[in-house]
Amino acid sequence: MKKAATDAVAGKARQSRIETMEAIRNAAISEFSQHGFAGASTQAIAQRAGLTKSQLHYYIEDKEALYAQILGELMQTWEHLFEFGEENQSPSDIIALYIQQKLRFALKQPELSRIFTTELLSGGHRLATFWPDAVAQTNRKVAMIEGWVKAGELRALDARLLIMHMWALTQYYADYAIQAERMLDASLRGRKLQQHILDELVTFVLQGCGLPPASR
Amino acid sequence: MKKAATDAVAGKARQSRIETMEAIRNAAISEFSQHGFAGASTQAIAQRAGLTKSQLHYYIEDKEALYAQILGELMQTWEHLFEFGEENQSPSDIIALYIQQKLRFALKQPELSRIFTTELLSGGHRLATFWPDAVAQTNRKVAMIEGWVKAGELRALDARLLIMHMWALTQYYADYAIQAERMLDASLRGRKLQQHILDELVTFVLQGCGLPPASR
Amino acid sequence: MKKAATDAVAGKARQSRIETMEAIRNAAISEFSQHGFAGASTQAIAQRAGLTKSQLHYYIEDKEALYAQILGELMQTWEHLFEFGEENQSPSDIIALYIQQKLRFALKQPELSRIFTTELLSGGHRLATFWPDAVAQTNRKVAMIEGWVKAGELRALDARLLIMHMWALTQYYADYAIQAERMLDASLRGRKLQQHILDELVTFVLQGCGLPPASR
Amino acid sequence: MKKAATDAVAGKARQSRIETMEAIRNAAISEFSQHGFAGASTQAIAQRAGLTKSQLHYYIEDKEALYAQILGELMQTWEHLFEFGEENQSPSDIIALYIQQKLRFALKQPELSRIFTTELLSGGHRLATFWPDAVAQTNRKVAMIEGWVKAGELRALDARLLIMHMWALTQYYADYAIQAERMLDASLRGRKLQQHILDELVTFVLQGCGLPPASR
DNA sequence: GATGAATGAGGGTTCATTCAT
DNA sequence: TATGAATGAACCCTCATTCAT
Repeated sequence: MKKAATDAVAGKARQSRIETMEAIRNAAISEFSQHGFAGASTQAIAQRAGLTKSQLHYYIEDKEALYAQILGELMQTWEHLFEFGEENQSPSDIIALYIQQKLRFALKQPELSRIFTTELLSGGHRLATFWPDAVAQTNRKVAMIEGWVKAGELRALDARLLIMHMWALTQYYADYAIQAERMLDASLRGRKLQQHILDELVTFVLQGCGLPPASR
Repeated sequence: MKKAATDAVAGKARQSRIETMEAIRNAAISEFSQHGFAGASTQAIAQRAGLTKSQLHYYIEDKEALYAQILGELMQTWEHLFEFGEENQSPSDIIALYIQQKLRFALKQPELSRIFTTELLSGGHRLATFWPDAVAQTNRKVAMIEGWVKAGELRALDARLLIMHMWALTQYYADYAIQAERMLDASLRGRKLQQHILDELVTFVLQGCGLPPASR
Repeated sequence: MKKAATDAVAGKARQSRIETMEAIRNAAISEFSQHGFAGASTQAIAQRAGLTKSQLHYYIEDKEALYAQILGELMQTWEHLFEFGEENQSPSDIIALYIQQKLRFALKQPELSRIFTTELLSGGHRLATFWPDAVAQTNRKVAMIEGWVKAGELRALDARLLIMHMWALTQYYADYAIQAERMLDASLRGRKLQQHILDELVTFVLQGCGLPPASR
Repeated sequence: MKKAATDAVAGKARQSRIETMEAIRNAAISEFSQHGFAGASTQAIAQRAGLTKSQLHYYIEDKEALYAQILGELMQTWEHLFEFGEENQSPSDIIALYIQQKLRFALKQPELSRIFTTELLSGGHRLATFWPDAVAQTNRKVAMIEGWVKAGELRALDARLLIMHMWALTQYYADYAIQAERMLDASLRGRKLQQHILDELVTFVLQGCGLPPASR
């Protein structure tokens, strides 16, 4: 009872290996982000990718491996993307840039972003490998912020909490997109709305830290 | 097949119906919050509650019904708990109180709080009934905040986004408790840490809005 | 999760043992006639009788025993009721009376009548005890009919088949009541329709046998 | 858990899809006709077909779908098979042919025929779709018969009842095959017995209607 | 590369029945 | 008598995966 080829690429005839892998990746991201690792089914992933279960298992090793790969890529991307800027920038600019990057990613790839959340909710065991680097990165950020505070550029505050709060404010737009759209009665895909959110967010955070506006 | 009576209440012999229902509720909250509706298994819930699957189904109607009940109770609790205070309070006090209530709940019942998140992540279909009230409540809050802005008590800002951001900042401590504990290298259960977080959060938000400190 | 007392006798307070047994009997007849022995559930029977499953098992020994009792009573009733009349009656009268009795029973107690059918459909193993008597009774009827044939009162025909056909024609109104009602676009409960069916049936059979009309 | 490959096709190794589907169909017909939809178990069907339950579910979608398919095919077959003949045939020939067709089917495929009966006994809900056509077909027959009555070719009788009675007389040989074999003390498979039954039946009905013998 | 088939465990749920109270 | 609880098997069905072709 095959149930494939109904979604994405039905009837498209022969696909290249790369295209197929891409389709699987996207399907997996959707399913995992909706139902978490335990709740996602390979059947559903296969279907979304336009494959049969048999075909899917030809391309992947394991449900676990597929998940691990996606999660790993996400963590790596995030690590590179969310590093604080160079020392010669102003605190306001660094923070504004961080928020912009983080928010942009959440809005552009909400499903992928949510996978981190479902993983954490389900215990985060599969993140074990990534914690050391994440903590190190946070420590670097903390050091930088505390430097600003010592230099009097920032009011006295808990740097670690500030980082977490910026994270929370931006990640919100991925995890709670549904809620946000209900409350705003609008789709988060709109360019103008996205800019508005960014502006409000940056202003809010900078003022919350006692910082002047960013340079642009 | 017998895999019960190993966890919570092992060997306790004979429990009252109320105690059993309580055990089931707690077990269900844990499992649902970890794996979402689809990923949670009645087997695991039963085991956690110290019951067999058959026994569990003596007490509940359905997996779906069990979930619905928990979700429903949560939504009702939240609606009552997170209403803004009376008009005769100052904006700072109202906001500070809201943050306090929301944060306290997230820290005291993180698993229950997370159920809302998993539900939303998996599409939020089972929240359909609750949206109208939630939107109405948000509208009331928006109206209040916009009143403050008009009265010059608050800087000009998007009231709706402010509400969502406060929500994000507090909910964070439930959803990302694991991440937070890693970053802080401390348990969120500590009284003193909780107070510290609250203080930082309130200060951050009030300042972000351009409001004076709350009265206590 | 009790599910009793919703149907028949809800809230009626205390019932006598006899009334309860009666309720169980009726419930069982309904369920068994609809779903057969295998398909009927004690849960459904209990519910229909306004009892819990526990209560039901207080009154009955077994699902099997309950079924056996009902089936046994039916067979006994039928054996007495469908015996051919005395020798001094005319063939036409005997046949007309038999058809009348059989039809009346089918129309008055269709559910009970159908239990025989479901039993037969499912293999008839539980009828083993009753076959000898049934065959004997048939033999008596056959002998009688063949007597009539020999006496020239009836055209030459297969007596055994005639008996089976009369059986089929009357049992039809129990087994296929639903079909009949669809085709007639009327309820079989109507007195006038019942008389009409009886008249048509008797005429049809008597003429089919080459017999004169019955005396009344 | 392995209980397969013991019945029908044991050891046959590798079967084609078509053969397997055929085996499933036959197994399902047997089980459904014996126990009805509710009482039949997929386990039993699988076993009869020489499959495991898992294998069975590879080939079918659902218990319900399997049942629906069989029932649907039956209804379609019947509709085509039991239409009355052309107008230029004599009433006797048309009736004789109808009885022949219906009886032949009942004797050749008693289990399949019985599925209609169990369905009706259990409420007939799954026949909803088929009633309109069935009623229409009956109406066509009624019109034809009433034409004969008006033309004086047939004695005055209730055409609708006549149709139902012919139906009852023939269906009997499927539903009550077990009873019939007991009473006749012979298997209904015998060619000669089948012909004898047909002859008796046709004579009985034609005479019951006051019609002359059929032309062959 | 791709497909049909198989596999065994486990999914949620209901079954008939029994046991204490 | 009645009731709440328990029991273990069986219900229909889906799971992730493997194996031949």
